[in-house]
Amino acid sequence: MPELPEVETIKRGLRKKVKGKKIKAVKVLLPKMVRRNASAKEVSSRARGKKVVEIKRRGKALLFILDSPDVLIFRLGMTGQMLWSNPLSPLRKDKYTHVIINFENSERILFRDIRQFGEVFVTAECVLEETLNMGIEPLDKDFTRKTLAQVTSSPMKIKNLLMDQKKIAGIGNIYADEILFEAGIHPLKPACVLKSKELGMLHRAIGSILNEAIACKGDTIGQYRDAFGERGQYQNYHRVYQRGGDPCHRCNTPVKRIKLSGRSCHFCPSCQK
DNA sequence: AGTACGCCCTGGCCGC
DNA sequence: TGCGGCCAGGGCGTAC
Repeated sequence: MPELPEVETIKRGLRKKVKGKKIKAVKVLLPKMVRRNASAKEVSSRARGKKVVEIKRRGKALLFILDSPDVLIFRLGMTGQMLWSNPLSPLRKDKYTHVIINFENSERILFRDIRQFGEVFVTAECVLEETLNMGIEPLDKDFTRKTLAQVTSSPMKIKNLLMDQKKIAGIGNIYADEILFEAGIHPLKPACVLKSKELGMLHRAIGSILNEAIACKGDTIGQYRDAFGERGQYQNYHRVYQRGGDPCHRCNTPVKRIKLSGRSCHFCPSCQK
């Protein structure tokens, strides 16, 4: 499931290939993947003939900045993939390929999404931030201990807060569990009771876990692949995620698995207080 | 404002 | 072999 490290990996791969290239056409094969206020026709017409001046990431969203006032945005949901397709090989689309970006030099990007939880849309760059409505970027320089302290002044359970995209952008279920283990913080703890030392541990863990996962090129427990169809490696380094019942790497206590807001949640009941 | 829950959706897995 | 039932969960909408 593409979270920040996976989308960052895809972004870096696609940037090398299509930055500066001109879009010939955007074909939307499954119109329902276009949500918000734009129609499939609108997405195609606003992207056609535009050059991709930059590819960025905001939280879990992938942004194609066009040489127009617009940005073409993909959210990958649970099973979304953005696959670069070599212009020299035949087009390999299947029933899960919902959008195709064709470039003038015959390169293409295929948006595949088995479970159709992803979406594509276009918006003007000047209203991008208010459209996305996301919180702070956890790998930005201005994500300091102080800004973390500001967003954690809430009675929400700390795990729910970490996954709240309006508070911090890009963290999903896997990395929330891993970050909280690394920080030694219990997932059900109300955010606002965290002490200064715990906030320091949390701040440090957010940076170290996300950067470690980016270095692994993401986490492939299911459908995730990078822009070139390659798997990530972070799944080999899970501390707690999907390790319910297995011994904690630090203290051998069995990792606990509970349900939290309908999601699975893994933690060490001994290391995380 | 927070939380709980249903919805969207499909492949994979389990039990019979 | 096949089929029903359940599970995974990001983000959104709704009810409390």
